This record gives sequence, C-alpha cells and structure tokens, in this order.
Amino acid sequence: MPTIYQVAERAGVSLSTVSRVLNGKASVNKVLKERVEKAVKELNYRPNSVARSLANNRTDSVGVLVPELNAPFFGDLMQAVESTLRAADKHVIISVGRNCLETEKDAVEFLISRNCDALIMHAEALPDEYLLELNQSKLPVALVNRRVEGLAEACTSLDNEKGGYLATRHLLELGHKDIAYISGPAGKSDAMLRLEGHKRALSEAGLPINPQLIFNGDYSEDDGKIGLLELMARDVPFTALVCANDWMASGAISCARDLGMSLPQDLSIVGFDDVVFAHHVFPRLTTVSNPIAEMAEMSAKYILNKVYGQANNVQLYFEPSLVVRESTVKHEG
Amino acid sequence: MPTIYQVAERAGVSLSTVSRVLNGKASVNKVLKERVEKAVKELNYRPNSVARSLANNRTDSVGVLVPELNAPFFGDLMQAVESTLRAADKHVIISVGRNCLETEKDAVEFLISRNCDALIMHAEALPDEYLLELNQSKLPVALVNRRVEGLAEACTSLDNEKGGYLATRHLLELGHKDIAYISGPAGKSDAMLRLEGHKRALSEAGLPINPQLIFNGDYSEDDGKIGLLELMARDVPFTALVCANDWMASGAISCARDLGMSLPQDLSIVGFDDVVFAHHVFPRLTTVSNPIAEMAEMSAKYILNKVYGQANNVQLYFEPSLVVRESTVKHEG
DNA sequence: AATCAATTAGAAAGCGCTTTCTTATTTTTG
DNA sequence: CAAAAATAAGAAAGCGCTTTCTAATTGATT
Repeated sequence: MPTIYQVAERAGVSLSTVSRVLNGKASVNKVLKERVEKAVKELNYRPNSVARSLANNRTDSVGVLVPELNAPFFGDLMQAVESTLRAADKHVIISVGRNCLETEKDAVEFLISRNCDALIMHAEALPDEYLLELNQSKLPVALVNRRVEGLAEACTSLDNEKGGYLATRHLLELGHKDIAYISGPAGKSDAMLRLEGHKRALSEAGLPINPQLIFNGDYSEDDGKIGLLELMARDVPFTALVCANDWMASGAISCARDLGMSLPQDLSIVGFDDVVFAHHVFPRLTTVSNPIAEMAEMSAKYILNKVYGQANNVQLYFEPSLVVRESTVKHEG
Repeated sequence: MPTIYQVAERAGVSLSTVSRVLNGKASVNKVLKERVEKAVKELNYRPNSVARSLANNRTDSVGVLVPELNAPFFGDLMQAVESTLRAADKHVIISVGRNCLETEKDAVEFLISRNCDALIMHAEALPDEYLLELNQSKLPVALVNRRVEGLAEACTSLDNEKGGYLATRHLLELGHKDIAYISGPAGKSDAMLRLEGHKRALSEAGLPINPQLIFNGDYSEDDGKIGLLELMARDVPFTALVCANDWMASGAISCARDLGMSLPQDLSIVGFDDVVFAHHVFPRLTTVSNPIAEMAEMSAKYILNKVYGQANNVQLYFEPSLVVRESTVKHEG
C-alpha cells in the first residue's frame, strides 16, 4: 500500500501539497496538481481512512441501531439508510438492540467506541432522557419512527394515530360494527397511538368502545394467534379484526384458518406496516402502509446535513395510507 | 474524551505502562497496574479505536457483502455474522452488492478503503478469480454459501444437489410422476446443482427428464409466476412443481390461486431455503431448509480464527433437509 | 523602482495510540 | 559478593494523514 509520502516523492512535491490536491480545499498550482494526480494514478494510491480519521477526528461512519437484522421492516430501514449514506461515501456500522434495554445500551456503547460521527436509531427500549443526553453530550442522533421531546428536528415519525384510524374506518365503511383490535405493547407509543386512532374511528361512527374487544399483544406473530383465540373465548362476537402490525395479522390469519374459518368471509382482518410479506399471506393482507424506507432515508439525510454539511430537504412527518387487498370484505347483514 | 496521556499522568506512570496494562500483553508491576486501573475508571477512559487502528494496522472490523438488506435470507445471514463477530468485539461494516458485478466490485472497494481486516461475502456476480486474487493480495476472505476452487477452507457451502434431490424425491414418494421444475439462473452454481439433484431423483425413479417441464427462472417472485404460466402453456401435464427457492414458490402459489386452482390438491409445490415467510404463505410451504444462519456463523468463526487468532471449530459443509408442510399432498391416481 | 499584500509551497507539529529500544532495578548464579 | 541474567518502566519513534505556521515567490500599488 503506497502512502502519501510515496506519492509526494514521485510527484516531486511535499506531502502537504499532495494532501491539498487530494482534499481540494486549498488552491494548488495547476502543474503540480497534475503531477500529483498522475502519481496517484500510477501508484494506485488510496488514502488510508484510519489515518485520515485520526488526523481530522472524524470517521465518516455512522452507527445504525436496529432491533433485529432479519425482519423485513428493519431490512427496509437499513436498505434506505445504507444506500443514502453510501452515496455520500459514508459507511454504516450496524448494531443490534434486540428490543432490550441492556442490549441497546451496549450496542450504543459499541458504536460510540467505534467513533461513529453520528447515530441513526430505531430505539425501542432506550428512554427519551438517554437519547437526549447522547445527543447533547457529543454525537448527533437521528431517531427513526419515534418522537422525542426536545429532539424534534432529529425525529422522523409516522402519524400512527391516523393509521389506526384509517384501518378501522375502512372496516366501518365496509359495514362492520363489531371490530376487535389486537394492539401492540402498552409501553410503545406507536402502539398506543394506533389504538387511539382505532378508538377515534369508532367514536366518530357513534359506536361504543368495548374493552372486551381489545387484546394487548406484543407485536409478535404468536400474539396474533393468542390474541385471536383469547378474543374469541371472550364470547363477544366480532366480524372484523384490526391488528397493530402485520406479524400479528399473519398470526391471526393462520390461526383463523386452523380454526376452520374461511377468510375473509368469516372475518375481515387489517394489518399495519405493509411489510414485504403482506402480499404473501392468504388472503392477501389489507394493511396500512408505513413508509419506513422514506423515513429512514430522511433520517440519513438529516445526518448528512447536520454532520457532513449537506443541504438536503428533510421531511419529518409522514402520513400512512390504506392498502386494500383481499383480507377485508363487506359485512353482509 | 480523556486520552492515554491523562491516564498516565493521573496514575503517575508513563503512557507505555498504561498501554501495557490496557493490552495485558507485557507484565506490569501490580501496584502500578492498580493505579492505572483506578485512573482509567476515574476518568472513564475509553481507548480511541482509530488511533489504536493506526498504530497496529488493524481495525477490528470486518466487511460484509450481501446482495440485499431487506430479504429474509440475507437477514438471517447478517444476524448470525453480526452476533458472532460482536461477541468477539469486532464490528461489522455492511455493504450491498445488488446482484450486480459493478456494484459488488464497488462495494468491495468501499470495504477495502475502510481498512477492514477481512471480508465475509455472499458474492453473486464476482468471478472466482477476483475472489482468489482478493484473498491472496491482502485481505482474508470468507465465502458464505459458495465454493471456490483454491479457497476451499474459506468457503461454507450447502449440498445443493442433495437439496434438489430431496425435494423431488419427496414428491415422488407422494406418488407424483409428472413433476415440473422452475430453476434458478443458469449462471449460478447453486441453481444448477439443485436442478442436478432434481434430475437425479427422476432418473433414480426411472422417469424421463422432460425439458418441457423445466423453466429457467431468476429466483424472483415474478419468475415463479411467469414460470408457472409458461409451463402450463406448454401443455405437458404435471401434478407437482419444484421451485428452486421460496420466492418463486410463493409467486407460483399466488399465481395458481389467481388461476382458480385449489392448492395443494390441484398442484403440489415445494420450495427451497425455508425463509421466514415460508409458513406465511398458504398453503404453508413444504420446502428444503437451508441452514444459512449456521453457514454464516461458521464463516464468521473462520475469520475469527484466521485473523484474530481464535480457535473455533468450523464446519464447512452443510446438509439440507426437507421441511414438510402443507403445500404438498399425495397424488391420487 | 520600492514597498506591501496576496498566493502558494514546504516544514513541522500533532491526532492517540503501540512497540521497539534503552536504561534502571531486581534476581540469579558461580 | 561480584558479575551475569532477567525483569520492568520510561523514552521515543512511528503509524499515515491534516493543518498550522513560516517562507518564498508573484503581483499590485504608489
């Protein structure tokens, strides 16, 4: 590996000059510049990014924290972040939080120890204060799909309440009146907002909110199944079901089928997120789209602006929209 | 951020001594050692990994190349690599190849420029020679799910031929005699081997190999659909279909359903890979399991051995196994 | 033509570590 | 007990860059 010294030597200039043409910040005599460029090419010189980082205290890398690597939702997120950042020649260090406070803290520590210039996170367990502190203490933080008081400009978020509202409104418009709901975990604000939206839709339609028709799930496929069984055991009839994400919807669907129900006739089901497999399930899932890829891209652009002096437009708020497929059907009666 | 100097000063020793206790390689007087440790704690000192990398020419990071980030198969791969490497305090820099030669080369260049200590790749387009050269030139390479002549010990691979064999044998055992096959792209050896296995099963059963029953797909969901349509248009009857991966199987299933077929009665379908959504599709997919996570883990361990002096056992060859679900059924007649 | 300002190139310091080389101290040995 | 060997701490060089500081050259100004 040639160093900047060899380039300087070959070009017959000092290494300062080489550095200057490499970084293009200061003006360099045209002749010398060409000599340097020639030498660079001939030696196939590539600057050592570690040395550069040490000298200018910046690694051109941004840490990304996600709960899991093998879920389509976060796959979309990472895909968007990676391509946006890579286009700017920044690299991405990915770390996994597993939905667990300790692991998330650990992951952040890890990313910090790697001298990332910034962090882009889909943080599940870390409390707001921690994130605030992180951002103040030193390294800029962007939060995907989460709102934190005092960090507004660093947060991209979805109108989850509206999403919940859209899902239920769709069912109401199809004539359903008895609509069950499997929510996400009570600790997560998106889950709570989606549920809020559901309730608002019911209220607007003049329908009562029956707690017997609400099951508290944890966003896992299993809880879709467990939720459906539990709801049915409660013996309050319902003709439609909203699930707060697609995983639970998928679990509920396969459970319903195991129960011998025929879908969507016996039960209309709506999911949330529109993850990639939503159209693999049968009947193809009606769901609420979550523009996670765009949110992630915006988070990346925010960091590009904040840390690397770019000037992209960033959109922070996103609207969900309904994607009607085949898992919902008119209620006859 | 405190540096090693402040630690040395506070502990009243030289920075060499601090470095020595930090790295634990040379022996240090017990008293001094304790003083250093105390100072480290009090200052909450964390070594600067960039400086360390510059000094010892090693970044403790390994580059990972995958074709895409948002596919379950590669999600499993990354998950395994990340957790294995992170447990050894190495970090992972992920780069995307998009199944395209140019992009893959680019991605590798990128990872090299980031001074990775090694590369773990699921390379699709890069030719064997390129990989060999890479490995020789400087940085150790581990290949997941691919065999390269001359790089045997660096390759984990699946017995794809056997996988294809198992899929078709399963259908034969169910009494099917007319078995169609949608293969992966001709350029990929795993695709070719799976097809070989299919043919071997047919031959062993004394059945002819009818090219009219083979469609050349590209592993995409769309090609599952296109393949099925094309095969049916050829007017050679078949009662079962093997698809060389789950995506194409899923495409074929949803196409079959759109055609009004009832599954699995009208057509038994087998997939390959057992990706996470295989049980979301309906009927739940019978498929051949691909232990990609284990392969990936082994690739990571190989690198841990080769570059970081660990001594894990590594398994290089993996056997697929059949996962029978509900998309295949006995052929009556 | 002489002075001053503006450019531009080179020298050298510094980023925060590791590691070799020295030197001082302790331990071993005949 | 003196000399040789082993041990451990410090000094300093070096990893490959960026950037400040200094010096030299050129151009502008009166």
